[in-house]
Amino acid sequence: MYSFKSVEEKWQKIWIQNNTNVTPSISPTDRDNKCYVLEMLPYPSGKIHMGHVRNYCIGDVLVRYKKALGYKVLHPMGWDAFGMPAENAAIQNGTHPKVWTYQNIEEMKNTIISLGLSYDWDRELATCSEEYYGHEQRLFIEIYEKGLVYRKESWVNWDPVDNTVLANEQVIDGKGWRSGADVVKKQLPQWCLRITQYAEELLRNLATLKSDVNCGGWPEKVLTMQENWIGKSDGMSIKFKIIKNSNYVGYPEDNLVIFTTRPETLFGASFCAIACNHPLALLIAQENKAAATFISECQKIPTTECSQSIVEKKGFNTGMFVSNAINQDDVLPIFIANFVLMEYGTGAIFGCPAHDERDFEFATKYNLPIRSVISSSKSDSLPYVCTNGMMINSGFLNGLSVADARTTVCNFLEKALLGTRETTYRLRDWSVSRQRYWGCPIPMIHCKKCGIVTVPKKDLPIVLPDDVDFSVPGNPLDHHPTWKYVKCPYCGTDAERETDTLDTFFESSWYFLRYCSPHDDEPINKKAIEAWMPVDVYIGGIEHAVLHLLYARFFTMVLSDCGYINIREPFTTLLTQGMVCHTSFQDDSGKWLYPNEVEIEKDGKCFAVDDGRHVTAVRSEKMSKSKKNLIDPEQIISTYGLDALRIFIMSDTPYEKDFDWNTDALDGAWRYLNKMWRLCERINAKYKIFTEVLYKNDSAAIDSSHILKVTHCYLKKINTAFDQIVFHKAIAFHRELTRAIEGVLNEDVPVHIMAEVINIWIRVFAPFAPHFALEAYQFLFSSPETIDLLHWPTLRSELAREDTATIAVQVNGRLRHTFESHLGRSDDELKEISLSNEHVKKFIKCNTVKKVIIVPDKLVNIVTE
RNA sequence: GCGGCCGUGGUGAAAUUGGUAAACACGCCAGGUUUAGGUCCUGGUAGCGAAAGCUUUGGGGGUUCAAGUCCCUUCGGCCGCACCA
Repeated sequence: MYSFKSVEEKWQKIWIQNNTNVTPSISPTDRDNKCYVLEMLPYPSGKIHMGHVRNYCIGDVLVRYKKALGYKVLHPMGWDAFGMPAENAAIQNGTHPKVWTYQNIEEMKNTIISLGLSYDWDRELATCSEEYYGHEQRLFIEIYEKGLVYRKESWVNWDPVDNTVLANEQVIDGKGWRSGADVVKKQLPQWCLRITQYAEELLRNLATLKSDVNCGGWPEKVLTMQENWIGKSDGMSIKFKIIKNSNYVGYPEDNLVIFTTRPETLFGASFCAIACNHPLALLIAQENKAAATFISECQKIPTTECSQSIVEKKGFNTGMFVSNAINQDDVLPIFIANFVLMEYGTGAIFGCPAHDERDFEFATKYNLPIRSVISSSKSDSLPYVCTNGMMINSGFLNGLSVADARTTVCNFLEKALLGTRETTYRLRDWSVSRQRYWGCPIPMIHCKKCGIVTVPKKDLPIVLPDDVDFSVPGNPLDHHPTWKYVKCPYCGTDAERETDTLDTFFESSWYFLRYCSPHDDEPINKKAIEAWMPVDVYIGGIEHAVLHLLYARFFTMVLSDCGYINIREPFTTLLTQGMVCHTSFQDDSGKWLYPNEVEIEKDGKCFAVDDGRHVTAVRSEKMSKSKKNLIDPEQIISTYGLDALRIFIMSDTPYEKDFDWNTDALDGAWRYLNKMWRLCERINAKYKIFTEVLYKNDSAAIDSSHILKVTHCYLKKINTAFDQIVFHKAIAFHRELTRAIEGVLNEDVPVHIMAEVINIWIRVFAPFAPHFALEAYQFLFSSPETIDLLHWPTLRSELAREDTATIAVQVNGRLRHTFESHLGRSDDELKEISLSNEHVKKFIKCNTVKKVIIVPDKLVNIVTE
């Protein structure tokens, strides 16, 4: 009987004794032989959940495979330890964020260790440690000195529940990503990072991350999401001359500059519109009360509705006019409009109602002309927004295609100095200020005399004070009695520290670099980076497709420009794993029940275990505390063992898909281990212990015994599955191999053949069930010393070739017959065998054979009249 | 609205990338074993049909000797973005 408890404990002890998981040191010549596998670092919420387990199992299987192949592997783990939950816990139960966080880390670390995962704990880091964030402050200053950090008084997304500013990426459907509260607009001075300066490279490099056939790269989906997020569009900035009529207000520019991606539709323009906070709008508002009222009305609209574009389009006619850049005689009214965004383009547009839905809606409402300038054979309904068609009503553009008209008009306007071709991006600069305590203090000082200055590097780290008061709402650093009061390091006068802390995405933007030299005095050690980076395989959830993954790429470029590192992209291959789901249960009063509180009968009806009341199986959804549809990993491990859990979680469902928890299938994994162990016992009973015979892997020993061939055929398939990272297929092949071995156990297979077969059988299973495999290996083989790692078996490709094939015989494309044939049979032979088969003849009937298609070693298709 | 992904047995899924659809597993059915057990072993399991055989990869059409795979169309689901000019 296989006893997983003692076996798992035994091998974990040996791994610790042997320092099995300590990262090997490497030299530059090892680069082709290194592998950096990383799972996204967890937030220390206190408990490991199944999502973590799935994430880490994928990484661990990969690591063990790579190590078995002889790669030098870096596989670290750490904690994304700053952030709001710690602060919320402090507010709710009075536990200090630091205490709360480190307690959680302790607890989670113990669980992860008990999972037997191959992490090098010497490299563990917590982003909330003074050491880590001190280095981070140093990086911040360097980035600042590089001119990539600036301060901006700006409208921000304010989360009224969390009392903090949110980045655009943290606003989902107009609600705070964490609190779910409706986000409101508020003006605050913010620290911003110039990510937009890297928009082009961030976009361009996406092409280099595309996955080749079976060869790493990033999922197409993530690339698309990043591409859309960056949102590049090519267009033109065009000057519209402002007409100085009676409504004119003094504006420093003669022209209103608008941005458009459709310059060819200029002849169809019937108005211009500017954003509420456009400089011209603000000027007008100073003199015009109605305009001021309109603007403040617009700003009252909650971001929720704004961003969902459900707000009715409204405009304020300023009474001012511009002349159309393409035709001075064409005069267009200027509106202030609620649908024009200051943040995009120039904050001003021209409206061409015939060919833009928004402009159409606006023009209809305010009775503005709707002039069609593109004729299409496909549709004559307006607005017509496609770019197929021919230009009409457009002066010198008439008769041109849309594309040609665009080129022509751009050339014309540039020549006339009325416009410049321009590229804009949807991507905004990254606002990193947070009005929170539990984060990395921004190392800046506000001095009345010197202005805003950086903290000298010798004064780093700026340490968070421990004595903070959470009873007052707002930022505890801001109302701390002493912390923020300092002397200016440059002039010595009274000054104040910056009390904003950094967005926690800052920490996760460079931790993978720190892992390469976690104890170095410098934040980043260039030699270590050259050795280990980039991360070869990065594994995590798709929810970070645009947040973390974009920032980390940006940081890599920035730190490369600062001279810290020598690469531009941090993650070569990205694996995004699906969620772990489970049915959620609800009783008739709406209360959620844990799975173990529910009894499911054969007909699918559910009842509560305690009082038998009726329970509804709602649906299978992501495991979550609120829905109580949780399975506790620790409980599963104590009942089934680690290896069974690993096999179960890697079987059946591809890692990128959502995984439905299924206790029956977990039983199946457990049964498989036991079946394997019984097989080991039978093998041992028959063959005793396999000795050196197996190591004599010379050519003389080549034997084409059937089982050996079968085994090498499976090894080949399993190798491919591992290389392509489709683990569930590797397990399926392994099960087939197991069955094949069972089948020959009553035959007289020579001992050296069996030794080779079993050797392969156990070794390829080790990444999935490392404890089991080592135990089985030790049980069946005399090994010279204590082993802690099984090397990958060598494929003998001359054996992995089938020498017969099943030939399919089709008549008119439908399968009628199959026969076994040796490989390499000639077309004529195959044809003759097929045509002479009685069964096949029946289907040819008396029709004449028109032609015969032959796919060598595979198929014959007889085509009749 | 725009963009992307995906529809295969009762279920999770395979299919060497255009060449024998449903490997492997879960579940279910039948049979067997003195089976303490979350057992184990053998066989069956896409549908229809007594069988020969016919039908079958959401629906319809097309290309091809051959389509789950390619093209068009339609329906359904999931995800992302959402007044981005």
